[in-house]
Amino acid sequence: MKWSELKREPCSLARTVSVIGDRWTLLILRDCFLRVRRFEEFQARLGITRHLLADRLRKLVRAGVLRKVAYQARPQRFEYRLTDKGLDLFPVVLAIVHWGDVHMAGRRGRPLIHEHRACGHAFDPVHACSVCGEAVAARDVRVRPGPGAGRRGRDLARKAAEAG
Amino acid sequence: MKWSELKREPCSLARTVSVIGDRWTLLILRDCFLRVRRFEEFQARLGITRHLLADRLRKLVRAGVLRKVAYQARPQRFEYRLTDKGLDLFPVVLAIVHWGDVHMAGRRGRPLIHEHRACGHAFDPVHACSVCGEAVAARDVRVRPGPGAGRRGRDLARKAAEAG
DNA sequence: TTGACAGGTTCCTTTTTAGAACTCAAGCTT
DNA sequence: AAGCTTGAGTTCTAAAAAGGAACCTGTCAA
Repeated sequence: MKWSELKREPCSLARTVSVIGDRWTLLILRDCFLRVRRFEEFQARLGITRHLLADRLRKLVRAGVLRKVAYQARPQRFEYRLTDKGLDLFPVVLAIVHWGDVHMAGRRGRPLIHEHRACGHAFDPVHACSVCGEAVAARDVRVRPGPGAGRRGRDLARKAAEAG
Repeated sequence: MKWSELKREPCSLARTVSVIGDRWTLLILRDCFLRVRRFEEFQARLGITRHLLADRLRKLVRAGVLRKVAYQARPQRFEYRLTDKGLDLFPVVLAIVHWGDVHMAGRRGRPLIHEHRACGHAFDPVHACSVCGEAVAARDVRVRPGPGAGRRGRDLARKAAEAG
């Protein structure tokens, strides 16, 4: 399977992965959420080659995750900012960071602390059910095929249902 | 920066990405959560080359995300199962799937529906603050350096604080 | 003894990535 | 006005990773 085929798979994970499923893209997104916006700044922070950076930024703009905003004319210069679609990736980034905090932190502890402005406390993200509000873990979830399911999705959902 | 350096970065996202930040790995994990467990089954479903599949499974086992469990002796055969550390990746997978459901679904709608066993309803994942329980979005969060921060982390947190 | 099955490994080709140098346009400096 | 600097890239070559197909290894069953 190639990158280009991935976005046509009847699977929301595969389609998302076609946009962000690459190590540089995830690191670029991390920096976007930390308010890094300019080509040179990404390049200096990440140590990514300029070629790949240009490519990844282009792809993220095409995917509607970032937009190019001119911050000066003559010479025209742009910065890259998250769109609303891009901001919606925050839960993904937060979930990834949290797993790293729990399972990959060194003895000195976590590198960054997230503070919830509304309540003023350092927090961990909790993943809850939109209906009942309770926390949800892997074993609390059953899947079934939705309207956009392909054959493979139906097979899997059946299999998963059988397995319990 | 190379894969091998990534896991030593003082950043929980980078460290997590060193384990799961690759498109095949994410697709393999998706299937793990859908109860796919055997080499041949992964290979048939994903269309991944056998070479890469063997490599990725090996890496996931080394990272403690999967474990190899013998399901028969003579000839000895193994299956790959999520460890507790692997099950903890569920929020990551769910967040990725949800973004795809919202932003990448075709006109027919989402391919899979997630049902919360406890309350019996189809749900979307909501990302809440562990302290006050309210939903958390990107703009509700402030970051500051934690005990494991390096120089770069401190710089960024300062910058982010200045920017508001 | 031949074939099938599960789970890999080997070998070779094509694509990506890394790393460094180069371009280009517009200011700024002396 | 000649030369240096800055931001945002592009071009080049070498090295690494991925793709594809065939092969290997135990064990059982016909």
